[in-house]
This record gives sequence, C-alpha cells and structure tokens, in this order.
Amino acid sequence: MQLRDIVSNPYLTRGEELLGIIYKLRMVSAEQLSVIMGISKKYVFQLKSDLNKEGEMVLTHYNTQRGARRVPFSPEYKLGPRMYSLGPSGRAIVEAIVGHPVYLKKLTGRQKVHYYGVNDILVRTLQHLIKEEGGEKDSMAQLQAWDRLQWLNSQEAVEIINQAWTPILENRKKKEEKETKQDLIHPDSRIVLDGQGFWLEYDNGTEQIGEPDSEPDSEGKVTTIYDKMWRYLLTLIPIENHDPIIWVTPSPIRRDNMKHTWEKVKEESSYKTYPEMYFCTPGEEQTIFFKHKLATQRCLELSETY
DNA sequence: CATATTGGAACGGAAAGATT
DNA sequence: AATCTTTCCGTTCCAATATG
Repeated sequence: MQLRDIVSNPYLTRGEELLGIIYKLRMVSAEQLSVIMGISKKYVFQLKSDLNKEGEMVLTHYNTQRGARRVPFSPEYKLGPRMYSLGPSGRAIVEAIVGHPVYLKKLTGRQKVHYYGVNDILVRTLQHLIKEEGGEKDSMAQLQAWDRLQWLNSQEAVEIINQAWTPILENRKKKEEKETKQDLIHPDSRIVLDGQGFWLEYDNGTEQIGEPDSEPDSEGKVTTIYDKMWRYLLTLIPIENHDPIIWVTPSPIRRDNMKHTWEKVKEESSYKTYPEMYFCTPGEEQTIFFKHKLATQRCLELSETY
C-alpha cells in the first residue's frame, strides 16, 4: 500500500487518511496536507484537533528555523511552518491501515526542512497534474491526477532497488550480500509520472560540495554529493535501471556545483552509458518531468506509425 | 436530514527580541 | 543569563454552509 492508495480511499475516514499520509511522508506541513488531501488548510486543522482529543495522534514540531541558510519555504513565512509527525496513539490506527507493524522513529530538527523540501516536489507535481485534469475544486480531477502519479517514500524506493538486486546477490556469500546492500543508494523518494519513473534527491546543504552532507541518510551515514553520485552508478547500472535522477536544491550555486561534480564523476569512471541526472532548484523539476513526458509521447507516436 | 467541510474570532505555545 | 514582551503560526471552539 502506497501513498495514493491512502489518499481518498473510500474505506478510510478523513482522520485515518490524515494519519496514513503523515506516516507515509514521515513529516508534513498542514498546507502540504491540504493539497494532498484536496481539502482546505482549515479542515486539516480541524481533523488534527479532533484526532488529538483521542490521544497523541499527531505531533507538532514547531517552526523550523529560517536563518541565513537557504530554505525551501515560501517567502510569506517569516519563520517556518509547523511540521506534523505521527504520535504514539496514531500508531495502531496506521498499522491497521497499512497492515504491517509501524515504528515511530525520532526526528531531528534539520529533518523538518528536508522533509518539507521533499514533500513540496510532490505537492507541485500534484498541483500541476490537477490543473492538467481541469480544476482544483473538481474531485474528479484529483482522482485522475492520482491515477497518473505514484509517490514512494525513501523506504519504499529502497525496497524496489533491493528487489532488483536480489537475483544478482543470490550467488554471493551472505556477508558480501549484506555489505553490497549497505552500499546501495537510498533515494529520498521515487516518483512515477504517467509510467515514467524518477529517483529524487533533495538537498538542503551548504554550497560546499566536498563537505560532508549535513543530512545523514537513513542509516545515519554521513555522505558527500560526490559519494552519492558514485553510489547511484554502482546501484543502478548493474540492475539496468534507466530512470533519471533528479537533484533538487534551493541554492542555485549548489545546483551548479552539483552539475560540475557529476561531470567529474563521469570523467573518473568508465562506464559505457550513464543514467541521466538533472539538477534543479525547487520548481524547475516540473520542466524535466514535462519534457520527459513529451519525449516518451513522441516515441509512442513514432512507433504507432509503423 | 445527517454528515462533511469551511469560516470567524478569541486564545495559546514556542521562539525571537528586548530589557535588566 | 535570566526574565519579560512581542511576534509568528497556528489552535480551539462553535456556528454556518455545503453536499449527498
């Protein structure tokens, strides 16, 4: 069960839907929830308030700092939005929805900004699709948009990669298998748009590329961009996955630095082909998604003429 | 009609800023 | 550094409206 199976699921109440989405996204702002659920921000507040009358369902993480550092929030915010995460009382409800045990991981301060940035890629894409399907208040448009969109969180993206690696690892020793699996990349998210998959990396770090990434990955490892790019190659090339990788960062300087780092990685390696990598500031990724869509459409049209 | 959703206005928690 | 004050960003209560 993935995000889109929770959104507008007729078997769930709005409250359950809210908890399910918070679980899938780990941390999310009220505004983002309102777009994802297709309701007003006000109603999100109402649902949260009602839920918390039954226990600690939704936890609030107060305003993320908005200092000198570049941050993905809209300029209307002087501080940051509050972020919600799943509270202890919500756990059992979410377990009933997804059908497996759920663990509440501790979330640190910097992760708030990170999740906000990752979620916003989803929010922008969803809004784009809803517009294409003909309207914001139209619930039909919402459903059709979700028909065209899949969103997998980091853990779900890793599961896909692990599955693809399983046949390769079968003949290897257990220890080696474990080591290889640990070296595989952990994308921040995977999005599938009209059948085209993309791996997503959201980066909120400083302009210095060589510096260790300030955001440790899910295993607590501290990595550099350079390192991550190598891991993408080592992960995707053996399983012949050709989905593009989209890097999103709020800093244009960092975006350009990443581009250079990628050129360097390509020079230092010797593969025949490379996955496509794109480097964007928030919002620019929509052009990539759209361009890709047109490209695949043209291919289809061409093949149909034969 | 019942339930789902939104609106209005007073209220509150946390962080930033000011003052001692 | 400790305490007070202000600001930000919601939160809450409850009534009004929309929707099936």
